[in-house]
Formats: sequence, structure tokens, C-alpha cells
Amino acid sequence: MALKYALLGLLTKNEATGYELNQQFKETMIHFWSAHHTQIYRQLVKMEEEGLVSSQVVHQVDYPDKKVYRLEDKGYEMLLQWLFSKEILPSTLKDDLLLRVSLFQLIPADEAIAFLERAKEQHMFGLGLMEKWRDSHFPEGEFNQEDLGEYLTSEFGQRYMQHWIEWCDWAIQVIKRTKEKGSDVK
Amino acid sequence: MALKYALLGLLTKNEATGYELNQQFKETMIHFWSAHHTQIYRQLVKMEEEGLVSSQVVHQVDYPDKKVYRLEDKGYEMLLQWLFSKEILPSTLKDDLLLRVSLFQLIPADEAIAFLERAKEQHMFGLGLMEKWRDSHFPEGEFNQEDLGEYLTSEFGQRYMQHWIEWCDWAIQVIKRTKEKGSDVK
DNA sequence: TATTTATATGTGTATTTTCACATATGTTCA
DNA sequence: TGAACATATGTGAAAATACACATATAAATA
Repeated sequence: MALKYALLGLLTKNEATGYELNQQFKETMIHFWSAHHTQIYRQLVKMEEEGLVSSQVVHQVDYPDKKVYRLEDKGYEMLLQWLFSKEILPSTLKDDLLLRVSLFQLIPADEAIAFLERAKEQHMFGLGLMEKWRDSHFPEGEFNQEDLGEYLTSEFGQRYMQHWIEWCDWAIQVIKRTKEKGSDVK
Repeated sequence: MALKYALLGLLTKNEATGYELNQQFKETMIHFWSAHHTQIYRQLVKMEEEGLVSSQVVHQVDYPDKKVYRLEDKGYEMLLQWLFSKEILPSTLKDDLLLRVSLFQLIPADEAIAFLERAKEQHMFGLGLMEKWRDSHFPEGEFNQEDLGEYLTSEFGQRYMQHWIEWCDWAIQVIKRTKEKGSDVK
């Protein structure tokens, strides 16, 4: 359901091909969304059938032909209606890494720490990418009104990464402390 | 896939019915996971077929009969194998609220602020629940070794809520500032 | 010369997740 | 008495998502 609105949202900025929309998912929407490219292509076909978007095949000499999608009025209206809807559903996390963390009592402390170190590195890498992206898109923290949403969500993504990293440090310390005690307790 | 391990993980603590496992999802795993009760029941049936868990129907006088699931050796082994696997996939967010935030340039500033205020309230409510839960489970921040995972992930959940709330405050300020400038800029 | 990478769009299938609905029993509250 | 709620487990169907594979062109790299 929401993927539809995500695509309509991206198309408010520019017309785009399924390929480009997939790129944008991987780049700018990485802060809060993800989608497989096959899902995007299929969703676009469906949306065209519903009259929310229209497409035009553009012939290219050097590359395969591409299909450019454009937002139609009906799609824009539907998007706005969704944006103005009053219901705010609480968002739920679904995180593989944390699921494993929740079972740390089943593995040795050293394994747990190594896992957290790697998770931390991964999120530091992610943070680096986000900072880079933000610096190039919003130098000096400046942004245009039409990029407000992106500015806000990219800050969220960056802070989320920082939160992850800080929590990793905290969790590693907790495990190290319990490990010290462990000799006489457990 | 991961739901299987989530259930196996919960069953390492105690044998439980599908109903109870659903409760636990809603209570303790709210920090990082969610699942519909129908999905849990179906997954349990599948896991029993695979010999990962076994079940026993317990007759009750006052309530409908219940089906208690117990972790089998094969299930425990599979869980450990998963826990020790080296691959760490980066976790991706998927958040309805943020998708709407990403399109804030399409709605009036007042609407955007109202939305963020409500989102903030909601996360403050969530934070309250988590703090309460933590106080009752880990008074004075003390925890038993067998609850290590829960202790770590609940801290994550709590910090995540705080991160959300702080970000809401920040975003509201950003929009208020652009609103002031808005009169002469856009 | 062969492999990889980038451009570009898909199909078929399987899995995962959700939604609407169904069925029981007993308690509490209006 | 009737409604709502908690206990307890599911089915059928739809929707969302992911996985493996397919196709085609051209550039860059090993």
C-alpha cells in the first residue's frame, strides 16, 4: 500500500523510469524505506492501469529503450488525500540484528561483543555514506523548500545511525562488565 | 524466515502457547519486532512438522483447551546455528510516518507541525510504556544473565523512542524557522 | 578475450505478512 | 439481559515482498 505512495511521492519531483526510481530508493529513501526493483516495476504497471501515472517509451541509441513515468492528476490527488489523512499508525521496527541480540544469553560473551563490533562498523559505514550524501545535497545545512521532506528524513536517518552506534558502545560495555563479574557469579 | 528464530528464541525461555507467544511479541519484543497472531499460529504448525518444536494439548475447565509448545533439540540446534552465523545484514527501516514526512513540502507548514506533534506524543506514550516495563523487569537496572538479550534490546527500544522524540522537536523547529522566512522567500 | 559493471525491464514463483472472518468459553460491567 | 472483554486457535484469501532467472546493449576493466 505504502509503496504506491512512495512512488507517487518520488514522481512529484520529476518524471522517472522504474530504473531511476529504484536508484532513488537506494539513495535518498534509504533513510526509511526499501523496495526490490521487481516490486517497483510491477507496482508501476498497476498504477498505470489505475490511471495514477502514465508512461511513455523513450528510444535510446546507446542503451535499451526506457519507459518514463509521469504523475497524473488522479495520482497526485490520491497522494494528497493520503498525506492529509488523520490516522497516525505507530511504526514498528523489524530488525534481524536486534533479534539476534535478544538471544545473546545463549552465546559466549566474546561472540556477542564481536557481533556488536561488526554491527557498529556497519552502521558507522552507513553513517559515513549519509553524511556524504547530506553534505553534497545540503551544503552548510542549506536546503530549498521543495527538498524539505528529504532534509528532515535524512537527518532522521543520520541520527538513527548515531543512535545505533552509541547503543553498540553501551551494549559492549554492559557485556564486558557482566563478563568480569561472570567469573564469580555464574 | 526470521519469525521462526524469534519463536524458537522465545521458547528457549519457557514452553508456551501460540497465544502467549503473541502476548510476548506485543510486550517484550515490541522493541524490535512484530507479528500477527495468525502468522504465529501457522508458523508454529510448520515448525512442529519440521520437528523443531513439539506440542501438547492441555485441557482447561474454565477456558478453551490450549496447545503448549516446547522447544526440541533440533530447534535449539537450528537456533544456535543461526546465532553463530557470520553474516550480518544491514537492517533497513520501513516507516510510514517518515514516508509522509518525506513529502512535507506538499502540505502546509501548520499541517506538518501538527503531524509531528502527534507523532511525538505517540512516541512519548510508547517511551512511557517501555520505561514502565523496564522498571518492573529490571529494577535499579539490575538483570539476570538469562535476561541479557532482553535487557539490551529494551534499552535499544527506549533510546529509539527518545531519538524519535528529539528528532520531532528538531523537525518542528526547522519547519517553524522556514515558515518565518517563508513570507519573504517563497 | 572474458568478465564485470552500468543501463534498462521484466516473468514466474515462493515466501511473508496482513485482513476479514470463524469458533468456542467464561467473566465483568452497564 | 446484553455488550464487551479476555482466553484460545484457527481458515481462506489477498496483498506485499523477495528470490531466481531472463533479456538486451555497450563500456570499462582485467
